[in-house]
Amino acid sequence: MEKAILTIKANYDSLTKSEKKIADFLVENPRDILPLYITEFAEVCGVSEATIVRFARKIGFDGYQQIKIAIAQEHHAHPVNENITADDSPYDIFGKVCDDIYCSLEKTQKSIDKDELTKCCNAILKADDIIVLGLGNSAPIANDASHKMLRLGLRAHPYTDNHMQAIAAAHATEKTVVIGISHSGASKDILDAMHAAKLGGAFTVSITNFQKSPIENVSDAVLHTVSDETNYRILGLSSRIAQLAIIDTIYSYLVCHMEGAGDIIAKTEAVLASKKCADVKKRTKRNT
Amino acid sequence: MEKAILTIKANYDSLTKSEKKIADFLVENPRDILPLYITEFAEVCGVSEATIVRFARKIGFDGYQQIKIAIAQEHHAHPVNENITADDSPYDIFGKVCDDIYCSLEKTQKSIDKDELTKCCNAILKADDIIVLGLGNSAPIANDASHKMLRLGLRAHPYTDNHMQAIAAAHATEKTVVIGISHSGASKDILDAMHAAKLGGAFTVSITNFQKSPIENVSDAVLHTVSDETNYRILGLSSRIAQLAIIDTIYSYLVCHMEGAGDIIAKTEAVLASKKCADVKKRTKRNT
DNA sequence: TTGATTTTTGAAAATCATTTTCAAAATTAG
DNA sequence: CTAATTTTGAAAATGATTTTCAAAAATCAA
Repeated sequence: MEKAILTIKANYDSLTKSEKKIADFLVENPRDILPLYITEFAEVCGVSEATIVRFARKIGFDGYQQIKIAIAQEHHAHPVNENITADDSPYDIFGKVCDDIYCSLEKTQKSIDKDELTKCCNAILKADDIIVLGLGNSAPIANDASHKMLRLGLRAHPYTDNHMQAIAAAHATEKTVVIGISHSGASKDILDAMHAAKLGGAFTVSITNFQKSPIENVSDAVLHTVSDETNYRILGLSSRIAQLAIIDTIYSYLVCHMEGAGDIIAKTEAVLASKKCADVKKRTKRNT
Repeated sequence: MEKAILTIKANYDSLTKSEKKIADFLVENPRDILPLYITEFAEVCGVSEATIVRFARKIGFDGYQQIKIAIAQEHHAHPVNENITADDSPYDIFGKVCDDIYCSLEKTQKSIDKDELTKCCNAILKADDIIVLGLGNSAPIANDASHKMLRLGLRAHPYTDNHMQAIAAAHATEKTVVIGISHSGASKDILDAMHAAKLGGAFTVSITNFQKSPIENVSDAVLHTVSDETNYRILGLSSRIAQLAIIDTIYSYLVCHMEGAGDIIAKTEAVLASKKCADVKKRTKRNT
């Protein structure tokens, strides 16, 4: 993703002054090149056409057309906020739901803090036990997260009941990582539990959709999702997907960095095989 | 999404014979136009350049370049199967996870059966009660689905315990819709429960990732997700997102077609407001 | 600093892609 | 079957892109 723009950034230092003008423009407003002819684009950048062609070649494209096509492919405009109406067929709705998800993931990718993410992954990797908290809409996310970690043999537990959350948090130690999932970042019970866990010395991580929400005060690392749901779609449909993408990221990181992850996964798969129909066991080792 | 190609399909009948040649080519292999000059494209389609320009205008573009840019934006190539390695930073992994999700959603959108989806939405809309079944990896999805429906005031219940599933299914009636979620489509307990529910006369829906899996034999409607996870990523990371997209589609459809959905949602929001921190209640009515 | 060398740059020319024109071919209507 | 209309592509015209080349700028050596 973003191959052309990434290449431009990667080779930025080897560019000449005029070429940097072009690079700056493209990195800032990649989409603006799309409707322009080379002549117009040259004028906008304040360089000659020849320089643009040389620039395109340097970045690895055949010419102006090719770089434009590449940028068009990377910076496809996903229709934003196309509201779902009663006239839409279920299939139409599916398309719009997907568009919302694309939108949300792209924005989350742009805004997520790389260092917080890294901090978080490493804390989990080193933790003795992991507590995942979520209520209501976020409860399934908490379950999903801990389920994945459990499959890797980690001591991960979901708590989706505010009493249990309080109890679990009260017994957290310095070796505990607590992951609090809250779309609004303001669920009282989650905040209380996170606070209690911090008192016990735990490392606390929050996954939330709102900047400067109360949960940040009790979090050692904050992972922000971004989504702009409108109207009745207040349920955080697409922000929830972004939360899952974060969970998957952590899971994948763990798989890559845990010793013997392959064997552990195989073990999990093996015990689950007996839960499936006989004729399918052979066909696939995939589960549930 | 897919605006250009959609417009082509919509106006197909008003196209001339030569123009249809172009339309056919584009609908079949939209991406193939990208590296071609109008001359080459004309040859590939077996028409003259003039016809192509006329075609572009007819569809609503200024010319060949513009239609090409539009198609490039729609048919962006998301990198497929870029494997995650130990060298990737968590941020890199996030990008790859997102790519997998894009891929999976696009493929699911292409392959999902519109009629099954519609059948399914309408059955749920008319149901007296809805039972959602999932185990392991699919349990959180089942919880999420029933949670959403519950917020709309529907009698929806998740069962993620094989005994409870059996009991719930045994009491299903003609007015019951049972939604079985299984990545492999082969979970024994889910199959048993679906079968029992069918005997009771229930309408059964399955959400699964595999074609021709056993669950289809006990399903009145089958909704297929598509994903190609590789290596250790066998856990159905991205197929699960596609499952959620289906859930969101059903939810959105229900919101649009249920009487008084707005009021019902408001009621749900109202009761949840007290679960949040005081200072946030004003800022946002969003929850959890 | 100065002059020599190399690199960078844009104006203009050359090339090539796109668009327009127009007459022939095909289709449709009468 | 003929006339009117539509569709089509070859060729011309246009104009976008690329190349060339000499001037300008930057770098280097003394």
